[in-house]
Amino acid sequence: MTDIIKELEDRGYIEQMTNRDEIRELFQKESVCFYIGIDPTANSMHIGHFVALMVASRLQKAGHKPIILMGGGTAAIGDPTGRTDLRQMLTREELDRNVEAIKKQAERFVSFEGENAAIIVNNADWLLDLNYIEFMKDIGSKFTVAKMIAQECYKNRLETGLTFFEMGYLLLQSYDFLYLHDKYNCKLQIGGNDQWSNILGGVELIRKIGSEDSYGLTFKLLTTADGKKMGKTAKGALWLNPERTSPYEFYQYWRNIEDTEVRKVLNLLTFLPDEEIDRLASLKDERINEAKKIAAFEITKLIHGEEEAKKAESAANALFGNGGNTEDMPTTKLEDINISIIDAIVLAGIAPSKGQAKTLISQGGITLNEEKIDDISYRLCDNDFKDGYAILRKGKKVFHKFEK
RNA sequence: GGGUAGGUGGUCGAGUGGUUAAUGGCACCAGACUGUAAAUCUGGCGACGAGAGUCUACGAUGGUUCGAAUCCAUCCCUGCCCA
Repeated sequence: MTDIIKELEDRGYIEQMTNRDEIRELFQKESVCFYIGIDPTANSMHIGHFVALMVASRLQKAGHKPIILMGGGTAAIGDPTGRTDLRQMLTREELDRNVEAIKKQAERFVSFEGENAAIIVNNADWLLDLNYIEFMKDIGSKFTVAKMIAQECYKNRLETGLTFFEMGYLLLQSYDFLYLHDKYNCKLQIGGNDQWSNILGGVELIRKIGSEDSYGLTFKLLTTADGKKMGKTAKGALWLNPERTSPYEFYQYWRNIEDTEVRKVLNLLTFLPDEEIDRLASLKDERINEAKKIAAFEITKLIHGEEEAKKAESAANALFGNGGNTEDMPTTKLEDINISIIDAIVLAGIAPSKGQAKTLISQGGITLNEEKIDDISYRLCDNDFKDGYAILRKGKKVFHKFEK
């Protein structure tokens, strides 16, 4: 089998491993079952999960078997790692809905057919019925408090109030690994680097119970050059669900990344061959835009499919370059075209309130059909709909089409 | 259980009776410059209203006052120290 671990390393995915050489050898020797946990705290994944899916996908392509663990049970607690406050809790129903939505998204990355078909499990299925006394006796006794609170990730919480409830998270996640290890012969847990301590917990638990064949691997988290989490937009996170973040917006996010991020993004979020990435990432100055276009297209294709990616691309070309068309722009059909420019801006979702719409106009940030609007009380009229539509633009990059 | 310090806008954090929709940093939006980049500079950043202005907001609920984020009472939550 291919040396997939080495490949992932070369590509820059891997941050830490419990035992590099053993893992590498194992993955070349046999088809390994591994798992990745995803918390269903929202009805869509965001790009924070993207790298995880890429790694899972690559491992599966190399012949290994993925388990996608939906944290339906643990999400009820909330992972305290790195958080400064107690996470908001969700009801069972909300969680179940989220699990379904996320399943669909994961299907783009891993195959559920064939010899090493992926499976999806939900830890609510085994965690919710746990008996507390037995759990504490069998699992709780394997952890020491001193070791737990010594962990960096709990340090912050220790000062601001870490509850026992949250401490239980480590035990539960560790138990998940043990459960999957016993039931599916799952040998590796992968996760973002912030999960390192939780993953180690599972590995150690399995060791203490008596098996030596469990490993952990963490991959790099997507961050910007200044160390912040990548994927924040004006509207919050960059979601993978097209209802929450349109493919066009999604495309634009990657089209507009900083020069210094190009290589990392291509490496981690596309399947392009290394040589191609090398070529693209070394383009200088203005020419690096070519690399950004390709990155945006490839990444959008992975998440939304080729058709949507093409649409987003041609919409972008229409707006920023020559040719193309306006077909794929976010569009609103107007019942009554005689509305004020302010209402139109709010209606299009370009600004969240009328006050902000006014601010935008007075600052010269609003353009209608390539003409700057400087009159707050402007109303749309027939003349604005030359070919049956009007193009409203905010700043340089945000467009919206109105059809009559 | 006792003592003590706190809970402010997306976030961090000032403010301790009126000029406070609330200083400042970060984040975010727009303008200029550019390459749909970065950096920099400028403006903006609760809602409604054309505007004067009105409403909502400083943990919760009541109260004092012409007037409260600021004072009082009760409650909820959190840190720290002691048991």
